[in-house]
Amino acid sequence: MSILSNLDLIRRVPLFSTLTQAQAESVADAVTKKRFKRGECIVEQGKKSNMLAIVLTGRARVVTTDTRGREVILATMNPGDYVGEMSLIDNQPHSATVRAEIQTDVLILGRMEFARCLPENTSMAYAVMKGLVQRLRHADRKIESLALMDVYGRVARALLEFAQPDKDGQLVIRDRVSRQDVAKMIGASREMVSRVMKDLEDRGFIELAEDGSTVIKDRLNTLG
Amino acid sequence: MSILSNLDLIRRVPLFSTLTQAQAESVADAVTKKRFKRGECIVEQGKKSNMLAIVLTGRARVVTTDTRGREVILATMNPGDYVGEMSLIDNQPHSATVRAEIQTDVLILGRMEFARCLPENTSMAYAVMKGLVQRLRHADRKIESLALMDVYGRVARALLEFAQPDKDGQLVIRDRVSRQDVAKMIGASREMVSRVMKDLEDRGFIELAEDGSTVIKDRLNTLG
DNA sequence: AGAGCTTTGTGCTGTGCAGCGCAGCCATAG
DNA sequence: CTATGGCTGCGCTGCACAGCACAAAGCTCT
Repeated sequence: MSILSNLDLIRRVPLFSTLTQAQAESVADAVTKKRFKRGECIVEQGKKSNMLAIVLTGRARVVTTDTRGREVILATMNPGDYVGEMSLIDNQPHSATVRAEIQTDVLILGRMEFARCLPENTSMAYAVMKGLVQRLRHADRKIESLALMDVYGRVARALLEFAQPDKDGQLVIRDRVSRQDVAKMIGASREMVSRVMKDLEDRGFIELAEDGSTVIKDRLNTLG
Repeated sequence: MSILSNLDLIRRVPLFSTLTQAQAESVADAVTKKRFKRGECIVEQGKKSNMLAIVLTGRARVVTTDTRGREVILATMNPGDYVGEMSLIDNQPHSATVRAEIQTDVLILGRMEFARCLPENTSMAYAVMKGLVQRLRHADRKIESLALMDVYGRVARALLEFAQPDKDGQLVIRDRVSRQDVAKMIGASREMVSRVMKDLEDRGFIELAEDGSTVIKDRLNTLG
């Protein structure tokens, strides 16, 4: 574990950035830190955990599974992101499972503390709303692509979504993304994603480097 | 138009149910009523309208359109539902178009008034959050079905979603839903929805009455 | 350094589903 | 009553995609 105090940790979380010193200290007392190993569930679909879980380090993925065990990846949570607030807000069971993708440290805030924070601090309530709106926009875009686009278009969109401009202004995907995971994100088969990405490379839309990073050419926008 | 005053109207909107008398009166002064004819846009994708629109009577549909003009129906708004709050919260353009399906009366609340209501009335902020969470859950379910289920399953789910129990405890869809619209909601072709529904009827999963209503048999749950 | 897992490339086959084209069929309007 | 336009039901064709089966690589843990 790190040597940082709870208060230090809280000060690094965007969600809490507008808390007064007194509020932050109060939250710091209420909060616990928990470490999840790769593959462990942070929250489970269908259950209530009555807590807000804020990712400090590592990465987690939000998934739903159907009866036959097939999986959809709804979102990926990175440091600063949080889960569980939906369940806290409407008091319903979690609608998805969140699983640690790699070793992940999480800050846990109980229902009571969360409920106390919201009315006490308007801008935190505002931040929570903004977060929900952002996710909703993202979900709507995803529905649109699933309903209207073919696998080519969806792969292209997914790649553009991961990509970030590097120093040369070029769009690059740093971390290696497995084709298997891309498939689960866009609702396609692993094999098809493989074929499509190979084709995109052949046609010069993307370039795969040896270190695992992917360079996105501007022309890809045509497809996404 | 109706003879009800703005204040009377506001008192009928769930979102405003927790306002004090003084707050409600203040909102009543700020609010305007507007009538949209069938097919007119209440809000337009890509634009900002800086207002909250609350459906009083009629029905509206939330849609996105791709470059080729194909449409997805993201949601249907009934009296009491509202749109535009996402744009007010994160100050971004609307991510979808809302079009009146039939003649629809709407109550309009400006950005300023909305922004003033939220901090003044915690339980209204809470209601807005709950609304967002509900939509997000719905969207996630939709993504799941688009990614994992075939058209059969998606039609079944859509039917179950529309259905409401009648006096005999039987699941029934009162209003006639066009197969065309079902198709746009589940991302399938009109023809396929036709074929699937015919098949569901042949196999006794649903019963179509002459008056346009649809009776859902319990067994349909097996597919959805 | 192996053992063993997870991730990939690729060919092949079967099929779910879209997308014509057309012919009925209500509605609402004039 | 006759148009005009939106909803349907079908049959047919072709293609996009899933899913299997296998052979190769990479990773990770002990």
